[in-house]
Amino acid sequence: MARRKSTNKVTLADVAKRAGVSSMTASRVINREARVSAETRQRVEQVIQDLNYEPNIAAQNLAGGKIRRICLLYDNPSSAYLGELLLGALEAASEAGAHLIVERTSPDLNAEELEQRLSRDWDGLIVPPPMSDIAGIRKLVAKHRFPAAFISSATLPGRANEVRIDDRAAAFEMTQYLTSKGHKRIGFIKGNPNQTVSEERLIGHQEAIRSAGLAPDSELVVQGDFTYRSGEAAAAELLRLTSKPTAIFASNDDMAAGALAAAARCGLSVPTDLSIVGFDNSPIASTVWPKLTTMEQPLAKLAARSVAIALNTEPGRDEDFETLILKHRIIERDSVQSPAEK
Amino acid sequence: MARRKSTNKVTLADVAKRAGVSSMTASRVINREARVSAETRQRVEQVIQDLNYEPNIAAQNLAGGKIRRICLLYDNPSSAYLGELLLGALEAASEAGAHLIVERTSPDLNAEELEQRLSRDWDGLIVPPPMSDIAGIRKLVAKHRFPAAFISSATLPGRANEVRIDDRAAAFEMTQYLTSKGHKRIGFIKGNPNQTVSEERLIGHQEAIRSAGLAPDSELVVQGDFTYRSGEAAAAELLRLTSKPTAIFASNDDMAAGALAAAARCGLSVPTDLSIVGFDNSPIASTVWPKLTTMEQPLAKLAARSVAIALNTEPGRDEDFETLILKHRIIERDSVQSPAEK
DNA sequence: CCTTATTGTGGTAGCGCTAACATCCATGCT
DNA sequence: AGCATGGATGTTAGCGCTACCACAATAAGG
Repeated sequence: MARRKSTNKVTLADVAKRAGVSSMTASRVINREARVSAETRQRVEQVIQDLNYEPNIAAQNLAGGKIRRICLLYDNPSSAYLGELLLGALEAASEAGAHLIVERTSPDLNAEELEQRLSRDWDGLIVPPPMSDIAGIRKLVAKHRFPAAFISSATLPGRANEVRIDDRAAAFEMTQYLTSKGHKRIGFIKGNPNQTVSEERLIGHQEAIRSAGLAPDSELVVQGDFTYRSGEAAAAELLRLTSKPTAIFASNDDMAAGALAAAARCGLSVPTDLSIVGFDNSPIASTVWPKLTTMEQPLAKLAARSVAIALNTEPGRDEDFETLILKHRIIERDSVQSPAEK
Repeated sequence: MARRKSTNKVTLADVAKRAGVSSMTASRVINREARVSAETRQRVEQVIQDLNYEPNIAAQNLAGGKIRRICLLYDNPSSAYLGELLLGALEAASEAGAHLIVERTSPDLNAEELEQRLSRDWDGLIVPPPMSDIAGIRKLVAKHRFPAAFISSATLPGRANEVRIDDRAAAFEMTQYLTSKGHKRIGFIKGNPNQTVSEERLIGHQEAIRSAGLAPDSELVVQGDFTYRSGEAAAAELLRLTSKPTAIFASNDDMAAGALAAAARCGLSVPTDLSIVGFDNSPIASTVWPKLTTMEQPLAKLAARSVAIALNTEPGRDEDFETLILKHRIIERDSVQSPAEK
């Protein structure tokens, strides 16, 4: 019996003894180090399973001499994004025994301040939108060769670690979904041109229009800037057309909600008179009525993978950047219907 | 020079040596234990300051043999609430050296499962709305005398730790704000009756009406249920009145956004023809156009305080419950204007 | 004045894990 | 056979802190 208040938990030593190896070997198995024979490894893993062993993170950190702190930047504490992002990042960090810290930055960030804290306070950095689109941050990270991951960023891949969905394919599928419902005149509201995703989504949409054998019509593509208000204005413009669209595809949910308002103002009811779809599956999509059919981005998973990538990136090396594309999916709700017969 | 990769950080031993005491005494100072003379304590604290010493949490946990895990329940990963809540909880937990874990539960929770995990997996529990209103959870917590804090919960204080704002006073102020702008007919959209805050907000509103010398009019109070759609319907009803209100006070932002939609449908423009205010300062309030004037709840702070309370509650004791009331504040945006002259 | 609390302080032994080095044992080579 | 070579494993020594006990010094009690 131990003298000290022994946490009756299973320890590495227990595992080692039961497997008939030294605790070092067991440790090597845990940490997936190379120099362990397949046979031994399997035996140890079996025991770990049997005993339901869980490593003590505090001890790992202490022995390893490092607690890794990864930082998640955010701009707006009440942004719709934040919750899911945090959820995913938190879980991934906790699983890896790292600490997640969150730091507020304005999109027009203070580069100097950020730079100072880069290696001093953090061991990794997660940059979600809209900051991920800011050249300043990317330059900073590149300059210091700092372990970082950018979520849904706009710039070309290959210069940094990126985690995102395939916006073009997603937009393609969304438009295809609309055409499959019988829509032939589909209005499209573009996103803010300062983000590449805007262009990507437009391209995907147009490809789908063509692939459905429909005639592209520039009249049906209107510029927005991702805000509710711009969506409302753009939709109003679309609905003034002599040959009105039967469906509107907004490049994000805020604009789709705006489009909803515009439809209401025109006395059109959704989805009977007009179908509307959004993009992102942000909270507003399921708040408004009718609830919006939209494209889901797996935000929590994006964040989780970003954490893992930042944690696994060797500082100082700027090759081997990863671009990870996660799966998207259409969330069908109540804002789409086949168009009425003319 | 140490053999091992010594983290060149200041350790407790350094502090102790510099202060001329044993590391045990230094440890006692850190942990605010009683048996230290005032003189020694002060000296050690001075050195801690000088050396900028920070305890190594991993080592504390290891030696202490306990990592405190506090759990934050949530129901919807993309809820507007979540981000801020998480932000506050995360910071407080990290500061206290505790681990924050998040767990999804449906409002119609599985009590059995929760019960099982109560003391096994967690050392503290934070229950935000809407779960904080569920009798089942409160009973469970009371039964096990489990360290927990309920955020903005509805039931009477004194039976559990509560952290909230003063909804009645907040509603009072909001209505007062409206009357101070010259509004005399103010429509009120009630919240879901299954939450006590709904009633509190109504009472605050009515008190303000009376205190402004206005005649209460039951016609102007309409039932909603906190959803966008209910807000839209309620506002439509209000706007059908022969003597229309010049302002509408919705008990939350989702309903206020719905009211905005109803106004649009009636051809009324906000705030010129009608003022609308919400409550909560949720993301939707600053998304819609015009942006909603609303009542801010300091969610992050509520969460942070909840964590601190859960961490400081001795398990097994059910006296000394705290009810902590945090400050609210009106966020003025673009949805309010003085009424037009009749 | 000597016993019995009480208070302040120090010494020691780990908490559970891993870095660094030491060993052992098959290989393959001259 | 004799000896490098290198892969698989074990041994040792802490990481920074606190639980536990020991002990001295003072205060209280008879």
